[in-house]
Amino acid sequence: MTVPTTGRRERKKAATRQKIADTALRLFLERGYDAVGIRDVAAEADVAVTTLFSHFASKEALVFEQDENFEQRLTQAVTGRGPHEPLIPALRREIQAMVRHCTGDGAAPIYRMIDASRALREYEESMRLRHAESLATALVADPDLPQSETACRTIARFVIDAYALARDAADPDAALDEIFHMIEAAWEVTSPSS
Amino acid sequence: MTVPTTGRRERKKAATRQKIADTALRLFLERGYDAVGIRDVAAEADVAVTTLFSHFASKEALVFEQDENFEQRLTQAVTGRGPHEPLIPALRREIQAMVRHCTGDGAAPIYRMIDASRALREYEESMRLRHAESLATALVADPDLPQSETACRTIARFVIDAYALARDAADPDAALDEIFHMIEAAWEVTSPSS
DNA sequence: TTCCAAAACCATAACCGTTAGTGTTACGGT
DNA sequence: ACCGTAACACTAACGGTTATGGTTTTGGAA
Repeated sequence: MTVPTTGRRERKKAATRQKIADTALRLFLERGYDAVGIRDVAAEADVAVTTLFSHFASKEALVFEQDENFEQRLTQAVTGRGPHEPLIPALRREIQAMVRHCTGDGAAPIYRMIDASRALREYEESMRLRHAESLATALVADPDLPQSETACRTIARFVIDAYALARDAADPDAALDEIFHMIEAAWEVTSPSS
Repeated sequence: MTVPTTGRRERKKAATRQKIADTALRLFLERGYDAVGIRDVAAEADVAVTTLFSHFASKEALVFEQDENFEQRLTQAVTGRGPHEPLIPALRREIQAMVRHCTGDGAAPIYRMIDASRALREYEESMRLRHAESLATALVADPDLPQSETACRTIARFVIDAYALARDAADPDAALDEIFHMIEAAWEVTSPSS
């Protein structure tokens, strides 16, 4: 019965969440991630610490609030592609869009902050690992791909590597070209499993 | 000039370190990693908490005490290979040895414990990232490899992926065969950079 | 041999992210 | 109008980690 977005309560909840995220990002950019404590964020957003943690699982999650849909976009690039559309170019397109989003001017200060904090870098990497795993699951489940499970899992990790490598490269577009050329070659030598 | 392993002081320090590591591993295996606190380990090893942290950077580091030389072994597999020995098989041999070490009977309880703890799994992954970076540095610096920097960095990550994937696979040896076949293909399509 | 600087170690207390326990308020459905 | 519960609050704690400041041990020089 698809609850029809009931109303005030959910709006208030979303507002609280947004207020926390906005406050956190502002403070982090002003004073630096490590120099701002959870208690600072909670006080400034005028909520209790426990409330903050009921909206966000960890301090790091405050920073990656929006990027949580990367996971969906990747799996959709697999499941939602045309009937006979080849896999690798579809993944390549999606990764390229993600890289461009991160290296764009709007997100630049945020990613500078991430690079400056060890905790944030490690969190991002473990996020990527989750993405790789869900991508792997999608690949293994795809009936159009006769490759072995190992081959699918491998390609999933390679694709996530491409994102990480391109983001750090001097010329992200050129790096992505080169890396996906390698991925394509790796994919082509795989053989059907059964 | 190159202090010749001075003597008692260093021996005592090493003994303290070993005692801490042994005690920690014993307690972790007995009661479970998450059920043992740093203060427990310190008390049982009869040292102060601050002393423990002067030997180990974190609680997780207590578990991976010995495996810190993985990094050296990988870079040595690159720098120490024969004059015209091809790169990928050399790396493959080293990764295979590492995987066999981890999946061997002796290390089994430890790796079961690691898999059971989120904190340990994440720590191991960030360790691997470090390994990938130092391997990448070694590859970029090797004059026998005319490939581009991007290609070298990419292969470094792929090789570390191979380790992670094979370790989790049902049949590690077969998985390693398959993954390195893919890596070989990726490597062969790279072209000299300049 | 005696003495010194540094290294190793210790005890205490605190900091910070995170969680448990226990209410209180405000909303939505009946 | 009323009840169940979702959202929030407050306090206190837990556990990893670090700062502070002091004590012992050690290697080497005077």
